[in-house]
Amino acid sequence: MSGKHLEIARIFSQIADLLEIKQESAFRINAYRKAARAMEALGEDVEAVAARGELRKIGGIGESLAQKIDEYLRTGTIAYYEELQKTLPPGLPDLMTIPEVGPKTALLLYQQLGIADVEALEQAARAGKVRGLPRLGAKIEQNILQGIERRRQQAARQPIGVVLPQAQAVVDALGRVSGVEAAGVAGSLRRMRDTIADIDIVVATRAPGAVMDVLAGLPEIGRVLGRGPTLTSALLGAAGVQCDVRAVEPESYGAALQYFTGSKDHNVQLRELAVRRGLKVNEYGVFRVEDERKIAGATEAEVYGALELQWIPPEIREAQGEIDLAQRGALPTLIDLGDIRGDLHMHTTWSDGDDTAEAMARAAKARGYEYIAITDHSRSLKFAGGVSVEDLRAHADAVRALADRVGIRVLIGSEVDILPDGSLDYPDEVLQTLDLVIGSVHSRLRMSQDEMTRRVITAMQNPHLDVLGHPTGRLVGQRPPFELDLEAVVDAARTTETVLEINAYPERLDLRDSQVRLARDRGALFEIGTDSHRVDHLRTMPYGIGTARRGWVEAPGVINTWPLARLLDFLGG
DNA sequence: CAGCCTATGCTGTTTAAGACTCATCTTAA
Repeated sequence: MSGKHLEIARIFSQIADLLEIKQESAFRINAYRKAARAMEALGEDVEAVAARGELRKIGGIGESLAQKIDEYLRTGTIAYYEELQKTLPPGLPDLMTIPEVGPKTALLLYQQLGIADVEALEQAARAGKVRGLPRLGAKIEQNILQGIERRRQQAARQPIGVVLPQAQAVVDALGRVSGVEAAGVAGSLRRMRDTIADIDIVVATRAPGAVMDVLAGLPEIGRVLGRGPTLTSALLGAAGVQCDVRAVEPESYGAALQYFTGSKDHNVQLRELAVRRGLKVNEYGVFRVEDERKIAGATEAEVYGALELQWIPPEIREAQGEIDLAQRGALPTLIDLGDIRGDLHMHTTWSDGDDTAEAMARAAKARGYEYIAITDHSRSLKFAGGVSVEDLRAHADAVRALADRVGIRVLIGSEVDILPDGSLDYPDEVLQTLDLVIGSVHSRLRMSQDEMTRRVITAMQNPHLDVLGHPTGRLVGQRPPFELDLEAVVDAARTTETVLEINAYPERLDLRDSQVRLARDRGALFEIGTDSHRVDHLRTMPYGIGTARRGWVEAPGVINTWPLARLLDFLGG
């Protein structure tokens, strides 16, 4: 696929933001947002669809937007967007990524102070000029500056959900290049960290020069920063993530993969161990010090084996005790994607999802799942189409019917709001009719730690609550976790038999790796759910698995690896 | 702007509270 659908998605999204600042019709704005999502989710090449004249068959694309897509594919620009940029500076939508700044404030800042980008906003805020504007005082000015600072600190790292598909595309493309014997992702991406600073790719080949030549011309590769005989650095994708591709001899592939996967601390410990054994490890192999003879290097298993270690899964190569355990052959058997029998967190058109419950069920069945749970939002979450008690009852019947049609067990669930006082958003007599209740905090995020901890634990004490959903509320790179005494929550999870979620959706990954480890060490049970809002979000499960593995979680500790009967017994008990 | 179903133009997702400033915008998926 050419990637043009993503460029179009970005433009439509920009248009929507600009129209919002201009206070155009909300429906028009929404039409552009919806079209942007449709472009992102497009399963095939937009140019192919356009060539068949079938753009308007895409949901949310009508006459006007089809024409604009066509125009973009023909000319590389959209005149309407160009015109719009003449009436408002194109940097304004970016202002709205700063907390406290929405469409109204962005317009105000522009009209009153001529502010058109984040840098100008920062200068004005530092100079105390923002607080003079109507409705804006010293406090908001302070919040804006803090928001900008936070953004700056995180700008260097991108969410794994953005980076991994790009890296995989490069690896796949390299795999098709002649002369390439193997190619793989290394670095923090392979260790499945939640954010990624740069991409490391290792290629095994006997013709590095030729491979580097082909590489530079691949469509997946953006601007090339530099290249030598065995190393090419380039920028990838809209975010411009740096990608280093290294070519090595096949005899050194395992050693190179090991070296570039890291982590640095892990590698340091590994080398210290090697030295104690009269060995030396580098990116080319494992060598005996006495005669410089190479004893391993082609595969990672060989490298670890030469050091008399079990092969260590990349996700736990963080110098957290894994090398000791590998020496004793006592590494945990980490959970694997194949252990997952079902996805227990997803939304449908009944609340804020894009696809019907039946479509989700069919897609889940196609993934080989034995069961799923439909968990739409509860009634208070109005802006996400929260489900009324009446509708929830109707959905239960619909779920039973569709489960029969599709041939997969579908649990009737809900993602119920945990209200500020810790009560749940449906009365107990409604909750008890559900197979699965996930409780989540979606409002009043800025409570003190004491208040929030009390709120969450109160909710967990409700016997109907099965799972605590995205426990800390963080959004990767966008919003910090809310204040929460996690140790107290984990202990409460044990006493109340509440399962903790590892939310797999890559913008969340919540609990995060270190918190998973803490909870796991204290004996908590987990559920790994994608929080899907569309059929194609179901594929984000590997990010949750990666996070669980980083937290040393084994399959028995995750309820959605259990056979259905055991799961139902647990939920019912 | 799409979709509707059909000809021409109208409807359509939706709330509530918190924060900060003093009437309104932002924030929660």
